[in-house]
Amino acid sequence: MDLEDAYYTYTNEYIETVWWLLRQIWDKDLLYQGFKVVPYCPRCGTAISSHEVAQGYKDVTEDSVYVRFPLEPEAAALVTGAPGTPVSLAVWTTTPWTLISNVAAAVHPDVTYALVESRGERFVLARELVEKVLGKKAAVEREFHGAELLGLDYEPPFDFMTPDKRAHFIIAADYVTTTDGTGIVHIAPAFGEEDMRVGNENDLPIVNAVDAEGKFIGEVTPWAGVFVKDADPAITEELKARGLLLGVEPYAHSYPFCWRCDTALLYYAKATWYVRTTAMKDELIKANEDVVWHPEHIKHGRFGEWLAGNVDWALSRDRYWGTPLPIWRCDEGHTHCVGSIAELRERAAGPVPEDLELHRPYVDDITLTCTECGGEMRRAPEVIDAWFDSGAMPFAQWHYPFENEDKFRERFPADFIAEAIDQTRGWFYSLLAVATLVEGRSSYKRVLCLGHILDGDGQKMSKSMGNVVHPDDILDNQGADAFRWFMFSSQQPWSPRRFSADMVDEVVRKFLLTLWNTYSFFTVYANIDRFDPTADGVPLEERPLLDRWLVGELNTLVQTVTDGLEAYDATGTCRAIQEFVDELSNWYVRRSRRRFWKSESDSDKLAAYHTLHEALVTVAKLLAPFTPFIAEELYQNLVRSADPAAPESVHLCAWPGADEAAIDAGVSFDMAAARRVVEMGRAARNVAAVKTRQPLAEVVVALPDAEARAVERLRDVVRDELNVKELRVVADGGELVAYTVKPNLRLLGPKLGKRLGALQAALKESDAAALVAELKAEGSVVFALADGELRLAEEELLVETGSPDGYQVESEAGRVVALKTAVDDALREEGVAREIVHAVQLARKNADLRIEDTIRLALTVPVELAPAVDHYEGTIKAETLSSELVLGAADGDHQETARVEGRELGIGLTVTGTLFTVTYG
RNA sequence: GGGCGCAUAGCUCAGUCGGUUAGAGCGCUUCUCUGAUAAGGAAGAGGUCCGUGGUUCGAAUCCACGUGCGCCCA
Repeated sequence: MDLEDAYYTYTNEYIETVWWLLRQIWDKDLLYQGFKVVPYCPRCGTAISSHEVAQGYKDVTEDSVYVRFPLEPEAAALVTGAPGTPVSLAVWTTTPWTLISNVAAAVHPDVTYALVESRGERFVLARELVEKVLGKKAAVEREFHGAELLGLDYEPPFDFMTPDKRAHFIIAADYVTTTDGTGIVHIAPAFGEEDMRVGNENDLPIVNAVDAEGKFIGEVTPWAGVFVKDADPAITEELKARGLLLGVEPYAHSYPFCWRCDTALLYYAKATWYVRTTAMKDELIKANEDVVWHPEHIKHGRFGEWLAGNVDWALSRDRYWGTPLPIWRCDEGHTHCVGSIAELRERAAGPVPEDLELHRPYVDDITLTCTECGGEMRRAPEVIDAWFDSGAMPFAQWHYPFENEDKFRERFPADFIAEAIDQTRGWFYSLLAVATLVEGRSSYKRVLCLGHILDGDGQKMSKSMGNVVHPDDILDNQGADAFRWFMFSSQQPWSPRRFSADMVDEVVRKFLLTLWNTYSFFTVYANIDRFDPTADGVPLEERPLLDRWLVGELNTLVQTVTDGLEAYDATGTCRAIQEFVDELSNWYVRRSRRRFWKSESDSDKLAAYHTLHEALVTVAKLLAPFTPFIAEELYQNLVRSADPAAPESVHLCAWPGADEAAIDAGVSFDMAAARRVVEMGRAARNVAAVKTRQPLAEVVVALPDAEARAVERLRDVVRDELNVKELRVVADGGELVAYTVKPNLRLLGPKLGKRLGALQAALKESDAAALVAELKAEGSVVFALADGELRLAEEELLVETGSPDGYQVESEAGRVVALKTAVDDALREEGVAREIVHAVQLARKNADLRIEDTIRLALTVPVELAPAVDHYEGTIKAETLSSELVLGAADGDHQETARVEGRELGIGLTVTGTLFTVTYG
């Protein structure tokens, strides 16, 4: 964000561009004044914003009325086919007071209506509501489509008001339903948004018998000055007295009340300036087609449907603050839209101050001279909807077209915008609409539509509920990187997410600390060895397999991350990075520890340094967009400290490219196979309850051919991880294993259909070992089912292996790993030696020794453990950096005891020197 | 009231084209590894895949209806 050079919507420059945009729209004849029905609180005397209205809905029960609208004689004759028969429309309304302002009755053109006889009277209403409204005795005489009724005239229920246009006839409205009422809807455009819309569509007059305080005006003689809602009972009585009332029925519905004073809101027509976006509907829809949405469903779902149901943009606001509407008008009603400051000065009737301020009240002082009648033009008092300002941003931030045409052209339309889901009808629309009106296309190419952040219980965060998390607390306690990583990695940005500090803590532990520890492991040893990343390394093809594996995984990661970001898949990308860092730490570094640790500086060690360095640097670059601070820290220390010529910041580096040549699918496959065997072996150890420090004689594996070859190649890795002396690969784990045979449903489902059940029963009955043997010998087996023989090929059956014999076996999908669990004396001694080493290492750690400190080790060894110490003295000394090992009294600067094989071992340590001549830190 | 979206373990979430015993992390229990790590590994307990109905040999997955939550609109 360019906060140094931010734009402000209140500057003259910004406003001038907005005026220019409105002038473009004006010149296309898309700016007009009409009426808008707004929610209005009669007590407060003010319009209520939609946001405020939404807070005030309540479920109420009010009396609704069924009313007769008698058809004019010619209309009645058309309906009945017999002149002279009176017919009434049956009309239903929940607001009797609006009947005085009635101008039309609406039907749905596709609904079936009926002419009905009931108690000697004739009515027209929706066919399916006849019984509900008039009872079972009502007799249907004729049926019509709604469309056939259009244009029929009726007598208005009240005649206090005289319309200035044709009124009181039947029109079509697609929002008419047959769930309530009669299927014929009374239309009073002054008091309903839908009514206003269909009123405009049918060129109906706007009749308004109500003043700004919600009271009837003088023309309505019986109720003049009465608050409309209070007049409802009297109006109902009057209808009854005149024989127009068909019935009264309580009706429960949701109705808005003033959030401030709890008065029932009225919907009320106000003069309003509009942008005729409906005239541009096709262009808006087309512009949206060119936009890429994330998530995709919004494009044709919520947003697309909103565009398809487009209504004119109510542009003006009766407020004081805001961008003034640049429309001036004279007493004759001539209007002009000013498109620039220069034009304003040119047409002004009097002097315009040099430092003109375009806001009210100053702008209102300026009058123009009407070019048509020479009269004085004054500015229309309204300001514009702030959403128009928001949509004008791509133009107005550059003061286009008055300045910066090049910058505007270079940056329009934007590659990408992001806002939350609630902006579909706000900013997403205003940006699309303004640009489409003026430029004929959207001002953005792609949208990332964010979901909301909910509290830990999935409730919307709200200040009044007190369930908000303050971002500053998270930034202070967990950090910006942790916060960002959580946001990107937990779920896609567009899904609503639950949020709590605990969830961010987990990110810190699981990911950031793992990365940080890997990095600090590197720096500790790199400092000891004075590793120079800029010096020549070992060529990749000469590095050990583990290094080539890691570099391959790294380059795969680069590809995955690049593709993922291109596809706006933040979560998948984060997970890939997280997985890599986990493997880097818990497999590569763990397996490589000794390579860094060993004292000699050979090419193996150098290769390890270069490999780990390259991985960390690349990860830093990949992380730069996600966790900018830790990425920068890594980069500065790993790259810049050694190479001042490198780019100044990780954020100024080129995005890494994947080196496909470094990706060796074979190596990846081999490592995956080896790790799978290690995993199974560890599981076997756990089941057999033999700890890993206890060496075992052998592990026997039976694997698919390719994996078997892989494990042979990585034999040492597997032996080391599992702490076994030998690894034996056998072609067939058969004799070590019990079988289960299952049908391959993917193949047999389509083939057998309902016979599958019979086959499954037969399999349950059969001897699995015999089936396997038969399969091996014949390549197929035959089952005798109730409806005939069934021959199945090998691939149509799945063979699973079960329990072992003498060995501890783990098996899964065609793989068997058998661990020989017997421990002889030699193995036991070696195990004891490792236990002792472990105990001494713990003592070193407890004594706060540095990794490279050498010691004099004194041990008090119980007799049962003595042979192990005797045989493995060299190993113990080497592993614990003991320059000297003395038996007897466990004396020294640090003393402690440990339990090995249930016996007490006394340990005494004294630092004698350091392994390295170089000191650091 | 309408539209759009979501609903899987106590919690946060994966789950490909409809397929075999529905997975991961956190938390819990037990064990284990370790001189980089606040870490790692194994096992266990924990599931009405929101509900009902339908399609299918087979549904967490497809369809319909309903419920709850979020957003937008009324």
